[in-house]
Amino acid sequence: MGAKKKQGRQACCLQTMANDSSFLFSGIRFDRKRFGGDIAKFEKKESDHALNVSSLIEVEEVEPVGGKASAKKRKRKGTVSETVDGFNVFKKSKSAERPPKDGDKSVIEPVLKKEQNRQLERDALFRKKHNIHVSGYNVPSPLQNFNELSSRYKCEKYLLRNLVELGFREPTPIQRQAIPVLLHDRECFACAPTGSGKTLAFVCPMLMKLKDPSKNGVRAVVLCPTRELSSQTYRECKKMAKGKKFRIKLMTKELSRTGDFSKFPCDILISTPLRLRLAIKRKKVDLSRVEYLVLDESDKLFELGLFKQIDSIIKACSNPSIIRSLFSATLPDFVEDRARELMHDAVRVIVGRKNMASETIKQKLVFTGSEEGKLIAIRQSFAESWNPPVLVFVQSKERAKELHGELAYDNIRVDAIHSDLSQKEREDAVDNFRAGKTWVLIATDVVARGMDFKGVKCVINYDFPDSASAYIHRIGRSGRAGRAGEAITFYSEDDIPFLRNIANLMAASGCEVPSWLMELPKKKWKKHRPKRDSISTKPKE
DNA sequence: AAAAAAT
Repeated sequence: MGAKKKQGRQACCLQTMANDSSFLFSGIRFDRKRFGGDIAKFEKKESDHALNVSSLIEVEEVEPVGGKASAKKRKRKGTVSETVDGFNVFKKSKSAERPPKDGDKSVIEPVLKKEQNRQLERDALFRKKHNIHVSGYNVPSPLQNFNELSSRYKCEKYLLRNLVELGFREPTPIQRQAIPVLLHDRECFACAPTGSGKTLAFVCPMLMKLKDPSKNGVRAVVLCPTRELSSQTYRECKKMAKGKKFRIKLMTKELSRTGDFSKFPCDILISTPLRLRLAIKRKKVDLSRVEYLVLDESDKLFELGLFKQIDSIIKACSNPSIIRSLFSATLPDFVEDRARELMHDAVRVIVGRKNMASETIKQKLVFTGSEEGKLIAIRQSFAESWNPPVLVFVQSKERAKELHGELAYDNIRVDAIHSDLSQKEREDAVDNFRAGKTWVLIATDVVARGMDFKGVKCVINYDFPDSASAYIHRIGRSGRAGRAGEAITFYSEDDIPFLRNIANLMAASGCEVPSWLMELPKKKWKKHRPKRDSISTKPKE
């Protein structure tokens, strides 16, 4: 009995590994005699899904390396850490722990088997071509094009029409893989660079899954870390749903206070965590029928402080068949750990490498000596290459106000955004920046994530970012959708200890980094960032 | 450590 259990688990591991493209070609020995029963059972189950091809069978076919060698190989190969991580995901996953039982002795048709193998091989090559890394058991084939949405998944006309009208021609890598995963009702955590189309990757399957508007209460929830981002996601969502009468609602202050969702039918609800939690507490919204939950910028949402709120929302979504998904450009290990506790049978989709800056951004470092030097440097930078609209990030609200005051005298249209402003002022700041009325927007990290300011060509980190992920997200406001972007990061004496972290990111995303930088000692981000001198040059009274 | 997230 015990032996049988062990066999099963082993089969399961192999399967997980075989799903990763790197494993398909590195080869794993699979003892068909021992696990034959398992395979047969899997194959039978999978034949119900026309598009899901069992990977177990594949394993036997590609078999040049000895069984023990495969473990060693795993340690050596570059892509491996991901695979090993991915494997761990399923070690904890309950359904993956439940391997098929012995006993089914049915024989598989050799022809079918061959075809399945070919499909798997095609998928692996295709993923490799688009730099998509997956782990998880039985990952659905990636999309070749958007037309497959209708040929494979019977997507309705309105959605295809909207895709064309909005200018989506070719799916991006994250869309190619995450959309089929979600359409197969699989939970998913996805990591892809900034500006690579993550929003569409979860909105599109969401609309397809919901099919039609209904009066069954809230059926889909999207959570975002800031109001600006939720309102942006709301707009994208409405654009994609054009032609269908879905009731899509943005959780505004008003709605969270007085809105009674049992009275307004609502299919899709987009909110920040606290507002939604407030509505739940006041029993204004019932999430027990939610079929689809998206945590956008999930690593931010999983940060301490926000996590507690998320947790209560996740619990309120009590529908057992709910499909949850996590999206972000950065996916630290602690988020994956928490995600594992949360999700079952999830597929992990990574485009490029985890926690990487977008490769379309030209990144520069500028030494400014002291705080005062920064003000000179930013003016100089404007004089040298005036490339508006420019987004300037500072460390705190106070500093945003100060810098705003300084630059306001310079005859440039400058504005600031931070959380001390009223909702209206924040909205106006974003709208004016988008409309080109504001040339330079000074911001705290409130708009560092997810915001899509299409025209932004240049991001200036006036204050050094607080973390690698803050850097990645900030500079990711430029260079979106494959366009070129520029990022300039100022650093003063005080920032030098943390410079190496940024240098590494720059080098990893293909930017030239002076060699002395790479020789700096490695140092972890400090909790206590240096206290910065005031920006203001005006004499103090 | 700051920012954001409710009123």
